[in-house]
Amino acid sequence: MSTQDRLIESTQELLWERGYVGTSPKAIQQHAGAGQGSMYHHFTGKPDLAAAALRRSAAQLRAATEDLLDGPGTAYERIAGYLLRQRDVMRGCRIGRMAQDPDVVADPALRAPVEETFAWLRGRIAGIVAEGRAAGELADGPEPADLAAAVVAVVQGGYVLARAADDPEPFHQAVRGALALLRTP
Amino acid sequence: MSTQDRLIESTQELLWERGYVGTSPKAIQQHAGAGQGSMYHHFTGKPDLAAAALRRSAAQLRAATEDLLDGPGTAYERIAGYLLRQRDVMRGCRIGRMAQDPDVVADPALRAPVEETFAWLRGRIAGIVAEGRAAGELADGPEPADLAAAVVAVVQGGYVLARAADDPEPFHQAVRGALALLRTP
DNA sequence: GTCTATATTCGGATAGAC
DNA sequence: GTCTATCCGAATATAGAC
Repeated sequence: MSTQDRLIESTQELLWERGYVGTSPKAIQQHAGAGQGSMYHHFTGKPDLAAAALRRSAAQLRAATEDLLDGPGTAYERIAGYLLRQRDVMRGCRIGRMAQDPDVVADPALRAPVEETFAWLRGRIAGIVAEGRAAGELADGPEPADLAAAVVAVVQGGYVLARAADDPEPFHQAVRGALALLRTP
Repeated sequence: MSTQDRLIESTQELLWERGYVGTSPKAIQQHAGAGQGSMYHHFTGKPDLAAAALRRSAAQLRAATEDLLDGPGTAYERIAGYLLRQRDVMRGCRIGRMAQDPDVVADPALRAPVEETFAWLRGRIAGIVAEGRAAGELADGPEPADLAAAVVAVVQGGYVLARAADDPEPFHQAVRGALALLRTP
């Protein structure tokens, strides 16, 4: 793997773990085994490198989630597949985490991958809800967009509850609660 | 207001806006109009001051929420009251935000107010669900604890979606979605 | 492309005068 | 209680040699 790739990958890791403010160029260089000159040769600075890392994380997350949501099964099964997907609950979402950082939200180049990821995800799930209703698999209920936002929010909020409790259980509770409600109608 | 109080209040503000890593002692002193000597006289350092600020934020948040949840109305109405409560959506939750910060989660004195707030909130909402079912106001469904976790997660996750989109609308969508599901059975 | 040297400001705190 | 002085390392780069 090239030095450039190692820098990006290290930044992905550190952004996930420590956030944008908490991630220093020096820490990235050490994690990547690269010198300063190397980093500043390939990237103009921390924001540039972080933007590359976030774009890559967003692309990876989307590709993996697309596989899940485009798979076989009823609308309910595919949404349940998303909610029940294997996750490292205590680490949380490497994209959703960035939404808390004011420096990320304030920089369009940093916020764009975050915004696009969630816009896509909410839209995709809303589409599945609409398909499921058209096919008679899902009962009528809230607007597809509202339901989709609730589903995604349960996951993102579930991470908050789990980290607050220092225990993954509240995440799983929230998912079970959401699934039961989706199933009821 | 005493200098000590101004320091705590300034820290509450800055923690909410910038997080723990993003909040420096100097920024707190300037916001509070206090000198360094003053701050280090009243508190042993940044962690000590942050702990005091978080305890106060947790107490305030809990008192305000208690008012809402203990009010009159059916179980559904009180939970809806919590979900629909007036909020500054783009600022997010000053307690939930802290769960993302590894330095907060790693320090028991800092994590305790966060953990306790959510433990109380989930428990209180679960209790309302149980009461509502006993009174025949709410249909059967998921475990009260699961439903409560989902409700709280929708709010915390709704903030993430809103900040990612730079628009409060996804928060409101998620709340509408959750309310519609709560209502259906 | 990568290395080392250098620069500036900030973060987080201690010491001691008033 | 508050102020000023001082300290040391980290954060975020730039410059120029190899």
